[in-house]
Amino acid sequence: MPKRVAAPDYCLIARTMEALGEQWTLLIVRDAFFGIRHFDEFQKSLGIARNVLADRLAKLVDEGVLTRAQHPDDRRKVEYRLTDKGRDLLPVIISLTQWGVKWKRGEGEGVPFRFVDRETGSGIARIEVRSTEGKPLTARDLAIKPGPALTDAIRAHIPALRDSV
Amino acid sequence: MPKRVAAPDYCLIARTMEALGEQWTLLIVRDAFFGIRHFDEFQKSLGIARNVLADRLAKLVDEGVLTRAQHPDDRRKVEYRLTDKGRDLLPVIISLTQWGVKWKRGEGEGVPFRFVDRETGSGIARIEVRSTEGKPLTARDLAIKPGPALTDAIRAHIPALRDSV
DNA sequence: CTAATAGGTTGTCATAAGCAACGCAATATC
DNA sequence: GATATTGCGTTGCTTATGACAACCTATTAG
Repeated sequence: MPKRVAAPDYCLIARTMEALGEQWTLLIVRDAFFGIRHFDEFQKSLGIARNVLADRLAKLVDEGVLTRAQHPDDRRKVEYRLTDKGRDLLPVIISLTQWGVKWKRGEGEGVPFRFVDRETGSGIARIEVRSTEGKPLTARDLAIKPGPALTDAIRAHIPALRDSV
Repeated sequence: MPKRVAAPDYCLIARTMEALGEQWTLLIVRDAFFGIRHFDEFQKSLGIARNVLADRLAKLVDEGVLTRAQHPDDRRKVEYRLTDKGRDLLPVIISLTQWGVKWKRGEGEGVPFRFVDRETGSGIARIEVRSTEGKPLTARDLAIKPGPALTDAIRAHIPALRDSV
């Protein structure tokens, strides 16, 4: 029984992946950020099978990431648009893209297009992880600190928490 | 043939998802950020099937996100550790987590643990997308601008590019 | 009124994931 | 120094999911 991403819903990432982690889902969201709104546009842009696309779009609507609405002028057309919840995925999309640009781009290969500030035309800066005090942090600067919902079961799985109090 | 995320490798996100988009992969990376290093720790933490875990770890090593090394003291043990390329996924992990905290957390539900600055103990600020000039940007502030590698085929798929020059 | 378009649904098949059992080498225990 | 245990997988079997192509329905265009 290949169940959806199973186990540890204690972690918010796991729950996020349950919502977005299926194949194609984030690529559909990316397309939505590019302004794609119609079934066939998604289908052609991605080359995805139509049944899978229908399934993913329905789940994204269900999840509240997209809305589904009939076009007022041509009632054959259905428009899928990002909700606030969907637009909040921008940092996810951008950070994935930036990782791809840094690590998955061929030597001397250009990008096909970029997001820019529509007002000033300037590009997007490298995303940074900062402390609440504004200090830039890398993975090496981090420690794990127990939170209110920490249980013994969870603690048992995370070495960094076993050591701490 | 359920091929790996097919079509559009013109987008760096697509290529990124090819590397990281399989089920479980990002959860394994998350665990690695939590300091998990051994096969059985991943397995117990995630509840993943052992054959699938073996497959994903091998692919992550292949991809250069993790290294695989024998433990010097106990040579039964194999240690999987993040590489620089893996550590560069921190913004991805954090932005996914933050989205989950905002949109997938139950009413009044606490988090089990958090990342903090190991020196000062302070938490992680909300990740922001900024222009190169430092101006915070939301999805509504963005436009798409053609890049050097833009082809007609790509342009045809993106409505926002069809309009532009 | 015939054809084309938009947005799906259905059916079949290959593949990927889940599960349990086994293998095998390196320690630990007696 | 034989036996058990731990750590890291692999193998075989079953089930669920994704790909592909064909079909369906409603709406609009000619």
